Amino acid sequence: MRRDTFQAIADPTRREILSMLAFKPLNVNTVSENFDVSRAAVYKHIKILTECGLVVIKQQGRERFCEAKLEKLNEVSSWVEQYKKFWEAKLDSLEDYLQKIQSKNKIQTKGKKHGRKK
Amino acid sequence: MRRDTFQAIADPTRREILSMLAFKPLNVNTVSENFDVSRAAVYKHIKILTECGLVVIKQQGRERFCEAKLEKLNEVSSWVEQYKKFWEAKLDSLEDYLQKIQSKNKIQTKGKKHGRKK
DNA sequence: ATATTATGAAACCTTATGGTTGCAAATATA
DNA sequence: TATATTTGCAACCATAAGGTTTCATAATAT
Repeated sequence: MRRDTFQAIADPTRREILSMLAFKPLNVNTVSENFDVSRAAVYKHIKILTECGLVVIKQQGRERFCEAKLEKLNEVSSWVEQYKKFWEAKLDSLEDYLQKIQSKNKIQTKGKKHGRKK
Repeated sequence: MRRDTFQAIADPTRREILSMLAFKPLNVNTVSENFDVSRAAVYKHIKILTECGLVVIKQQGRERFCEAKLEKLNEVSSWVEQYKKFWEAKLDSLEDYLQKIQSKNKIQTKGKKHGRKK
């Protein structure tokens, strides 16, 4: 199954888990106590978070402490950042930008099914 | 069903659609021609994107042009930004930050199932 | 030694997701 | 007018996702 940062943070429960762990590492039970769903459900979320590197688990006796690796969010951050100019720039300068960028636009605009020339 | 920006960008095809539309509005067929899946599948993705405001559709004759509303990504941006200090700050200043933040930490740490006092 | 706690994982269920094909309607073109 | 194109949507399908209960195991506490 697909398992990447974007998908991991798509679930609101997982985002909450991350925000909880941002403050300090917590063991699995403590995390689950802060949610209405079962421990098993929370455990599954934590597992997904570990599978894509957003959480690392460290055993300590019978407990396992979950630690957030928020630097993994960098992937999301840089993806979003590239579009920030589209909503932060003034409209006129944005238009300039768009005109420049369109000259190197590589998107195929016609022809997949009917091979028509534009 | 849940329909929010985080979920919308969780799918790689939808992220590609957005990056395509960032350059200029395209009609539904043109977008779908750039993917291997069927037009109907791409249409569904576009529909999801419109449902959460990341894309707006403007009719023009029989064609419908899809326009990216990238400012909607602001929601994702600000969520990620709040954690940026965790991977950008130097470690020692981060520790200072963590100590400050822990004093106002409201996370319940015990007691959901057994009501034990810490 | 026995009971309790913390955890991982299996089995199962329901719904969401992402895909397909096919058809109908509206617009554009020969 | 007859044909092409562009689109939306329905019906259907397989699998993923998110949840549950239950059980086994290892570590700790009594």
